[in-house]
Amino acid sequence: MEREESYELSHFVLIDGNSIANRAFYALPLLSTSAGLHTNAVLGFTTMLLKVLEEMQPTHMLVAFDAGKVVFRHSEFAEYKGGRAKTPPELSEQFPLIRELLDAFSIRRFELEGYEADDIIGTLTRQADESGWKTTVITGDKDMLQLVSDNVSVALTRKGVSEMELYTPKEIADKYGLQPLQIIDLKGLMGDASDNIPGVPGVGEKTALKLLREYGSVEAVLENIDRISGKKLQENLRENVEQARMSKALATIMRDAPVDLDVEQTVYSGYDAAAVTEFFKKMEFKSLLSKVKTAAPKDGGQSGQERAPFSFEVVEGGRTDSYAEKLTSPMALYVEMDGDNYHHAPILGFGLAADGISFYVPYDVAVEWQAFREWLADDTKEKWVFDGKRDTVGLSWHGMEAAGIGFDVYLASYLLNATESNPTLDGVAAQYAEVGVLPDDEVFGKGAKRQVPETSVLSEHVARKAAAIWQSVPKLRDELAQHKLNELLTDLEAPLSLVLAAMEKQGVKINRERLLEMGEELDSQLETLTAKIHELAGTPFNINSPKQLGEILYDKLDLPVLKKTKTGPSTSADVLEKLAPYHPIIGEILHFRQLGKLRSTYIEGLTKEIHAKTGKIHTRFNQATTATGRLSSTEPNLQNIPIRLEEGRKIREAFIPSEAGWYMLAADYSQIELRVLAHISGDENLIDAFRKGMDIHTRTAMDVFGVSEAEVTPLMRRQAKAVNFGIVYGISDYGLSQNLNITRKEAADFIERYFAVFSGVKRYMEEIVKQAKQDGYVTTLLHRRRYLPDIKSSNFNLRSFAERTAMNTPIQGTAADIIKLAMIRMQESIREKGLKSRMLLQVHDELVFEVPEAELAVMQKLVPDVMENALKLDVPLKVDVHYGRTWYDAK
DNA sequence: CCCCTCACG
DNA sequence: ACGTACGTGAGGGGT
Repeated sequence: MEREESYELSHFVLIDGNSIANRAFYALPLLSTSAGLHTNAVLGFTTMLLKVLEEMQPTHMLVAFDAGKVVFRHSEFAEYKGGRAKTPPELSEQFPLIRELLDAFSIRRFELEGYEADDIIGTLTRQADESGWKTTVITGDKDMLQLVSDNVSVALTRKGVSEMELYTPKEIADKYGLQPLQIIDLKGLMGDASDNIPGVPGVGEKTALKLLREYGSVEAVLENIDRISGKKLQENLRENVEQARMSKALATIMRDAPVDLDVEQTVYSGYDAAAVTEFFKKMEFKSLLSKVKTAAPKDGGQSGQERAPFSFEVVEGGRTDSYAEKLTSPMALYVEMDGDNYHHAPILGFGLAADGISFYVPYDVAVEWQAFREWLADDTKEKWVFDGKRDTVGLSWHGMEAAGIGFDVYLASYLLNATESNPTLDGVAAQYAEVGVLPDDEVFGKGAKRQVPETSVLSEHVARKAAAIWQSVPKLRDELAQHKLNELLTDLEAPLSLVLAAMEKQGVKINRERLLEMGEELDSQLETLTAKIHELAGTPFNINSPKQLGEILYDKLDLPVLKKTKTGPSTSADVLEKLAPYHPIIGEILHFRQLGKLRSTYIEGLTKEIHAKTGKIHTRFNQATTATGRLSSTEPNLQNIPIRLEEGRKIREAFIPSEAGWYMLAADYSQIELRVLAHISGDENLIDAFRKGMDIHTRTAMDVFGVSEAEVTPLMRRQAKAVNFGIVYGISDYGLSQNLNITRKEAADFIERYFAVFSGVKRYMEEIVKQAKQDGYVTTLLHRRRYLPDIKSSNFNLRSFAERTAMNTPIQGTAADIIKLAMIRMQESIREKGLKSRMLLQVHDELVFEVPEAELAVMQKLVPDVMENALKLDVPLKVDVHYGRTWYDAK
């Protein structure tokens, strides 16, 4: 049934706001902004909207919402919608945001006190239908299919909101064999659980459709009950005549609500790109920002992919002189490298930017350009950068020096939102700059497909990065000041990045032969173990495969399944330890695992990372990864070298000083987290214990078990230690019971007794959670901030997790602040005193140095002195120092 | 690319 | 009733 083309200029799109918001909310994971605002329903709504605008080209638009508590149907049927779960707060709080979204898009929204969105849409589609307008209704609610006519189509969202299925009378006939209005009869008979429409018991979709095809309507079915086949069905219908009529009434969408709105008031003529961009930035919809320019702009005309115009220059070899005066201060600098690992990556070129100018200097040009290299090394020329440590270390491998880093956008961005680990420049640009930057993956390609793009693409990309840095700095400075984070950046993270740069470049010397020897020893032991395990199993299999191992243990050997993972029975060490008494194979497997780990991760892994030029390992300390403020270490990770078991600890024998006759010196904080807890909780008992210099676990055991120091047994001390760990992690009886292998009841008992004695700790735990709920974030002593969007979640698991995080983060984060301060002071101290000793590694509560013999005495005193006085707390900090010929011997 | 497991604090 | 201890990174297996 083709309609006249010439009059098809109008297209009215009506959106069922509540239905789409609900769909989007349940289809998408619970996303939130760095400030803790939930946005998943908004994002889903936005995706749907962009799709509708692009595909349907509407000329008129309106979004209808439910309004008011008393819906007119309530008076007719009290239980109506009684079965519907209450709207969760995470969704309710998004409705105002969706209204903002629609305002940003200049789309008319409408609600009417006491009416549902259905009724508004029902009424408006009638009006539109009567005036012969082409109309499309967007909803997730199948009931709406009753509105379909020759003029009106209904698009039902599927799979959340990403796809839509369009229904015209033809599709309804094809799918159900019904006229659109008969959808009401269908609901009247089969009911709808989600709307608490009862329908007729025993009648589902199949039966309802069969009846309607034969009789046409609920009324006709009820008039002909006697002729209907099936005794039980007849009986059900007869007993529920009234309920069937009522159900049909409930399913009927009102078409004459007092909607005081003319369809002409819903004209849609495009959106204001600036308003939408601003809204997306607020919502942190970074991936959608690029689509704003693509969508039909309000000022008409251009569409397509082109980004906002960006102009830049490429500095060529022969013409460097004319650029010399453009090397100003301050200036944004970006060093582009080919690859993530800046200890190995070639440098491709430099991006430079300041007000109104932006240019690209290819590496070859930069090397020959004396004025540029001087500017780079001049610490009076201020540079604004993105990851100054990367630049510093990367350049130093190429014999170039960078100095005068005045602002690091990477670190600033991390401090503003530590939850989003490893800020990217494209992300920062989308949030803080006018100029757009493509993600590196899109420019270079990913994985095996990675390659350096052609020069024109590369140069623009790098120039854009520099421009984005330049434009972001003022806004980042403002935001840092608002959050009281300026000092943390300028006095801690920024200077630390240079300390870390020096440590990474210095590297730690490895005794390759020692690693090789250990590897050969492990090879032979593993061979023996493999043979033994295969014999005990009666068949060869891959011991490294949890799947195959599970089959051997639980199917073939029929051992009891104590714990399951998502994919099958667990074979983790804690489970295997419990199974050890059942079969001799278990002990061998545990041993195999232990040695296998040493071989693959440590012997082979570390050997691969020995730098060809230096014979050292140069890790990278990531300064912007963790949510708590700790560092992390990659390629290789030098913060998880074995120590707990003697066989693994031997790996540390391969970590040696880089100069003959020197020593390795290690200094670690004793109980730093519990001392921090004592300070921030103000617990008198805990403070007292530390001031008296007591063994904290023994003291805890004395207090919790009510015994004297002499009466504390090793078991009591072990349990007290676990309780202390639990306290720091944000204790739960379940977690403690797992750790100590005791019942939950016993664990709960321990916790209760602990809190009775350490009531200040208990008060702190309660207060910090309360404060986190109020502010949406927690902070460390130095104002480092972590947002906890889930702290108010209605989901028990998410909320509990956030609560434990609220308890743990100020403790772990403050301890991280302290050792970072100590590192900066330590580096200063070494320089001031003209010492040759070098700081090499940080392992969360430990610093590792290489020290000439002549400086051993000085360093043994200096290091703990600096570390213990890095920050003044209400309890003393204590540091233990050890030294030896290898890291292993520094114990 | 995800899952499991395990090394560290 | 819910089912986790906090924070990381790496290797091997399997899809």
